This record gives sequence, structure tokens and C-alpha cells, in this order.
Amino acid sequence: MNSEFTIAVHSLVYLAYLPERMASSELISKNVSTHPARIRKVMSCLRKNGFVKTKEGIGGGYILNSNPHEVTLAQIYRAISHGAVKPHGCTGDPEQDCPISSNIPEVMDEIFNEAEVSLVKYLDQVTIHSVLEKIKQCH
Amino acid sequence: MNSEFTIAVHSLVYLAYLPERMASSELISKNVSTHPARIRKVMSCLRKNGFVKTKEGIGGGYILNSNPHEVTLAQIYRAISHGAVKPHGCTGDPEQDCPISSNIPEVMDEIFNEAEVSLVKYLDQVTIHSVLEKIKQCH
DNA sequence: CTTACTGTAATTTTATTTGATACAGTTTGT
DNA sequence: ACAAACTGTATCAAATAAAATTACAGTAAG
Repeated sequence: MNSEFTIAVHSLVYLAYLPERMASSELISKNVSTHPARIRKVMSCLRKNGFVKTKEGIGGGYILNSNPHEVTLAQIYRAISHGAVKPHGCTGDPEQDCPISSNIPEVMDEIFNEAEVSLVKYLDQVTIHSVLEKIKQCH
Repeated sequence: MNSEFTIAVHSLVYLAYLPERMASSELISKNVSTHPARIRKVMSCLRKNGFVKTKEGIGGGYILNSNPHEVTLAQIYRAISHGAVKPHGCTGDPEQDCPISSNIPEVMDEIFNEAEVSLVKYLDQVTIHSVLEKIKQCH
């Protein structure tokens, strides 16, 4: 899994935290500790999924377009990292005679899909607002 | 996540499938489609966790040392890929004044840990035997 | 019409994963 | 004793993936 999901959550939490709920890619990138172009890529995806609105030109940037109490990490995960639980390399070989080797790719796929469902079920219980609350409770 | 977990599951399923439940790293590597040294590395870990026994020297190899009905993918995951759900890159920066930036690493860590607990809870329902059954049911 | 922004693609750099090689240690059979 | 066939483990090289960087077209504000 690459860290775009983490970047997306961080960015949304940051926007929810700002009084104006608006920030440029440069400002967000400094908070997240990454490159502005990467923020723009992630935010572009979040915009397409309705989590934020963007404003181009002078004074532009990203503004929250959703309720932090309602947006869950599961929604963000599905938008940006769907399928990321499964590792890239797969074992086995469909050409082999052995039923283990030839069928395990399909079976492991199914298992990783189900595993992801469980993971997403947990993420569905965590909202942007609840992440913000957890952060505030850090000593 | 790298694919050692997948390799471990595949290898154990393969051993469970073999009548003798014994195979060399070379034989397993061909079934899995990877390098024998990689199999030996993974199997070495499985041995340390009691899933298999190894036999060195001529006629040696790996032999199942556990009941396929009892070994779950959760046990294998914990042995070989614990912590792998969390992506490598982390966002934020503990040095910054902003509470979001400075505290999000800790909070996201916690979230990924909980997410992994959910994932492992699912894997706990899947045994080596049940994977073998799924494979047999492939058309 | 300049400035400050986003959108997006292309490129380079860095990190991770995988494959490959090597060799010491172990067991078996002769 | 010793050759053969294994595992255990470390190291190096190659492939792949992730991240950073650069570049530039498009847009809105003043």
C-alpha cells in the first residue's frame, strides 16, 4: 500500500481543522510533509469523489465540501486505495498441472478481497471528525 | 505488503496437499513460482513458529508439523507479516507546531493497528484446510 | 495581462521487493 | 572418510514500485 490514503486522511483532517476549511496545495504539503504536486494529485481524486471543492487561480486552493462527522475513512479508502491490501506479487502459475499452483491465484485473490472488506468495515467506524478528536486528545 | 505471507500460505497448502506432506525447497519453489532461497527463508520462519519441521541433508526438506484444520491464516500472518498493513511513508512532522502535523503519525499508527486487527480477525476464520477446499472447488 | 493558483503528465530519484549467487553446516549412503 | 543432496543464511544485483521533482497548460482575480 502506498501512502496516498494516509495523505488523503491527513489533508481532510487538516482542512476540517482550519477555520476557513480552505488551503492551497503548498500549505497542505508543508503540513503533510510531501510535495505540492502529490497533494494536488490526491486532492484531485478527493474532488472527483465530492469530498472537497477546488478553486483555481489567485486565492484558490482546496476547501472541504463534506461533513467531517459523516465522512468515514472507509469512503476515503475506497476512493483512493481500493485493492491496496493485496500484495503485487502473486504465487502459483495457471499453466501448471498441479491444482494448487494453478488455482491458488484465484483463491488468494478472494481471500485478500474478503480481508479488505473486514479492514474497510473497521474504517467505516472512523470519521474525519473522530480522527480530529483523537489528535486533540494527544498529550 | 510484500508477498511472503502469500508464499507462506501457498507453501503450507501445498505441503498439506502432498500425501507425504514433505517437499524440498526446490519442489516448493517450482509450485509457488519463485526462487528456492526465498522459499527457504519463508520456511525457516514457519519452522521457528512450529508450523513445519525441516530435515537437512539428503532426502531432506520441509514437512508439515501442524494440523491443516487448526492452522489459520491469522497465525501465519502474525508470524510472517505482522505490521504490514501500515504503509511505509508516514505523513506529518513531530517538530511542527500544528497539532495535526505533529500528532497525526501517532493517531494514524493506532488506526492502522486497529485496521490490522480487523483484517486478522477475518484471517482467523480461514484455515489451511479451508484454502485447500476452496482450491478443490475451482472449476 | 500579470500573478497565484490547480490539473496533469513526464521524468528522475529513492526505496523496496525479488531474484540470484555463494557457501557453511547437516544428514544420508557408500 | 567422503561425496551428494539437502537447509540456513548472508550478500549482491536486478526489477519494480513509490516518491519527489519538474514542467507547463489552464483558470480566476485584481
